[in-house]
Amino acid sequence: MKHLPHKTIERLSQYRRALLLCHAKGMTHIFSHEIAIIQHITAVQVRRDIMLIGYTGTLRKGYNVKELIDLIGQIIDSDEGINVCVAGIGNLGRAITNYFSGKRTKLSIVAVFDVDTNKVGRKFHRIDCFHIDDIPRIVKEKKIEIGIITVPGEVAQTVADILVDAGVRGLLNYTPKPVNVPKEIHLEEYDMITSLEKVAFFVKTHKGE
Amino acid sequence: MKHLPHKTIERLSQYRRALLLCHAKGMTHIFSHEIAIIQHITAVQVRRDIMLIGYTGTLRKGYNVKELIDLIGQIIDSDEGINVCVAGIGNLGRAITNYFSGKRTKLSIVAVFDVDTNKVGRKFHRIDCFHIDDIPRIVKEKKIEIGIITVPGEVAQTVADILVDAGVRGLLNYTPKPVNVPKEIHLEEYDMITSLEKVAFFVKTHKGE
DNA sequence: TTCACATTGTGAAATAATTAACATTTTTCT
DNA sequence: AGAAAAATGTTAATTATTTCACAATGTGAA
Repeated sequence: MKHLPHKTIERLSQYRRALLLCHAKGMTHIFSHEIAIIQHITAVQVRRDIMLIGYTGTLRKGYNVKELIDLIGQIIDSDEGINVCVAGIGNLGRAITNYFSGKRTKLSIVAVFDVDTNKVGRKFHRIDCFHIDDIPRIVKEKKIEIGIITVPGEVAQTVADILVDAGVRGLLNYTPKPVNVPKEIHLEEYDMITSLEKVAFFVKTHKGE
Repeated sequence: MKHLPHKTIERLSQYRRALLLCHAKGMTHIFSHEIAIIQHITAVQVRRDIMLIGYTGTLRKGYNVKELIDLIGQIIDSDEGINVCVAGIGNLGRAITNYFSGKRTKLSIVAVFDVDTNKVGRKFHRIDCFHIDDIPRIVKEKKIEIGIITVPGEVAQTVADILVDAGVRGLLNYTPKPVNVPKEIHLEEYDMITSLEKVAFFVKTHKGE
């Protein structure tokens, strides 16, 4: 397989979640337009994404739900699984840890970090909380490959640097402050304030239509 | 002004935040490449975005920080300000409420909603918490135009429907479940699980390079 | 069997976003 | 004064993404 577009990767992740629900309900097959409605996108886009990963549905019956789930898994999951850590266990860090606790088998949050001595040593959703200073040691010990940054914005860069030095290869930054990392580190920035300002802009813009 | 690209709107929001910090530090002017480094994008892109909103910098001195902040405000803010509510005051809802409490003048979170009777009646970051059933009344009373959905995924659609019926015109959905809304409602979906799976994919893909 | 239909798969066209290239302008240096 | 340097502003080219349009094909009804 050549290069899958970023947008396709995102949608595949979403298709899989939708398909897992369908599978749980006992559906064996699904049409492109059914997936499209769930994701509120077009059926063509669904078909094209599925085409890109080389899967082929059955005419008149659509796609085999189970097969498609498995294939998406082969594409986006690692065989061995990936260990993840969360730096900053405030509300946001807890929300994310909570989302993942127990669920995904291929992506596991195996450590959380904070500076607050009331938190260090405790468990959050069954995951041990260590001090930020222990990042280098724990990342190596637990073979952590991805770091999620949920600390206050002011220290986002500092924590990002520590994580990169410790050896993670991907970072997800949920703070409003962009961070700089070496280009070989995959970085996703995920800024909630921007998303709200964007909605506000379009709400304003469409006023009176 | 014709149509600003979605991506430009997002970046303008981010430029403004960066510029506010620069302004606080006493900088009066800034070059496109300085903004670019902060946001880790290219200087051309910064200049193009600024061109699109019709602002013009001074050659050799760059852009006037204060003027640019104000102009971006004129573009993306509403004159009167916009009232926002948060539905679901778990960890994620609290994280978002916390981000906004006090900060932005044009966007104010004026109510939060939950079903938990231990939460209803309390305040979160100085904002009253009401029962989900009160959404129709409170949205009208407080002239709320945007709803942020941070309830569990299973009830995301239900809550979205209530908010839309109550009269909000924009929705921000932070649950992993896509929701359907009438096309006149501006919807942004913001899926954390997808973002993590995307990082994992690229980490896997670039293994051994 | 034959027809109508629903559905997939995909090349080609259209649209959106980014990047390159460069003319222009102001400042500074000599 | 003239040349060099450092920026901006903008057109054009490129790349990425989405949508259109339609051929192909299996299914069920007549």
